[in-house]
Amino acid sequence: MEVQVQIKMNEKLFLRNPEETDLGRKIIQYGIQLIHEIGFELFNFKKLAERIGTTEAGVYRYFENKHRLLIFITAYYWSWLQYRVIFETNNIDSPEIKLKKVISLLAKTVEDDHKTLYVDESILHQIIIAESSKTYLTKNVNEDNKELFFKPYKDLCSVIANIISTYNSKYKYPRSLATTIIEMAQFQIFFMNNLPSLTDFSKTKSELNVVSFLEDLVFSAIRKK
Amino acid sequence: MEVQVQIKMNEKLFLRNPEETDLGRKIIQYGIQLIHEIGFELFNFKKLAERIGTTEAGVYRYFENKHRLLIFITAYYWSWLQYRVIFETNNIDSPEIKLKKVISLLAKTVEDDHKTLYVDESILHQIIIAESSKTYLTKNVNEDNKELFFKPYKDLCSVIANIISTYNSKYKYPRSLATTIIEMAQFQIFFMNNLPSLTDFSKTKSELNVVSFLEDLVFSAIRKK
DNA sequence: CTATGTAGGATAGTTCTACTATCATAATTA
DNA sequence: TAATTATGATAGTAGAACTATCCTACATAG
Repeated sequence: MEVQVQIKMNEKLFLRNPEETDLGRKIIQYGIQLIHEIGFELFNFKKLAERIGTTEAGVYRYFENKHRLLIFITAYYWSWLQYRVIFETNNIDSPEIKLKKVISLLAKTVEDDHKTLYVDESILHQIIIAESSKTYLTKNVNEDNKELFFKPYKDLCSVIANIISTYNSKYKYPRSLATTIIEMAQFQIFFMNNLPSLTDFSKTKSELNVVSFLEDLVFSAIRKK
Repeated sequence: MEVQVQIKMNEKLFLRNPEETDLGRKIIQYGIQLIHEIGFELFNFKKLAERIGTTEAGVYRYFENKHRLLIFITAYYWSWLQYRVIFETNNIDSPEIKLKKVISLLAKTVEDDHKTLYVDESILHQIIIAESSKTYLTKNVNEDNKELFFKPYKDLCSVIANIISTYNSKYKYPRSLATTIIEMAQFQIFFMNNLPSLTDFSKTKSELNVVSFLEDLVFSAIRKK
């Protein structure tokens, strides 16, 4: 059985739906590739157009600017991750096992999910680590937030916070702990690979260490006292 | 008694030492102000020059580009914070009290330190929250790291990690926990003010909540079991 | 079979950003 | 007094970040 997952994206993120046309899908596919290669600062629509074999104006027909494209890509990633979290924790009763699954999904490099056709999730994960906080660390957060651009991230946070509360309903900071897990999964991997002395994983450089650290952190915090 | 604190900065961060001249100090002072006002993305040397009453070329004599200026400013902040941490935890034996001091210093809005003449640390803290991760989330991390641009951050991390290890020498992740405290002090404040549903502090919006959250998180993690 | 709409290629142009270069001058220091 | 340094004044360039216009191929609706 071949299943395809379609993620419904916020329509205000684009001018024309990139998932409906060939060029649109190329913009997503090669956009991810190019941002990964040269980083978001050096990335622009002219370079992307060259890579795809279209024109700059062609890309602008789909996205207002590169910042919107980055938000689109990260929103896609968080939606997809939430789907995986719900899928993988389905039918599991123990909130402990659920939380471990979540941490694992957050911190381990994913393999390309072939259920999604033109998105390579393993590269996407790398982009999320290095670029995703740039989506909201701007003077535009409030307006972008009003447009619900960060809803997928918030929804994922909610899902995780709910598992935390199921584990221990008395724990006072389920949401803040959820964002801590999400953000630290990314930051610890980034630090491990780029500024290793900021972590305790410089020897092995394995994501499994990040998983252990996060599990220890989370379960110490929410253990019933 | 009037004391002045001078922080020795990495010389590779600037072309001409901004702390030695009038114009240089203005670049720092008004640079901080302007980045705070319009955000790092919209900030540029032309606008800064206008604000100061000099020319664009004048600013470029001190800093290669705006990214270097941001690194300078954040390096300054972390150095100053490390100084405060060491000063405020001096003569305290209890690592527990030390850690609480650290968390408090990290998460509470500082008042302007008048020991530093032209730097307004209360504004600086706001910049750190919204802009500091942009210093290392680039394709240049490795080179910038080789130039020791992130040393002040790493040193602060070491100081905190040492306190953690003094509290519990068996705890396996002192450095990662230290970066978690530092980063989460910033992110939780940012989220609280801009994307409040990602935190548990949307009602009160007080930094004291962040302090409580971090204390709970840290001491749960390092408590001897 | 024609009219209409849509996707997208081709080209050009604008304003702003991120610099670099040169020259002149005032103040400082040797 | 000469040399150095700081900085002001001015100009110029390459690239980024768009916007606009025109044209054509193709699908589809009537």
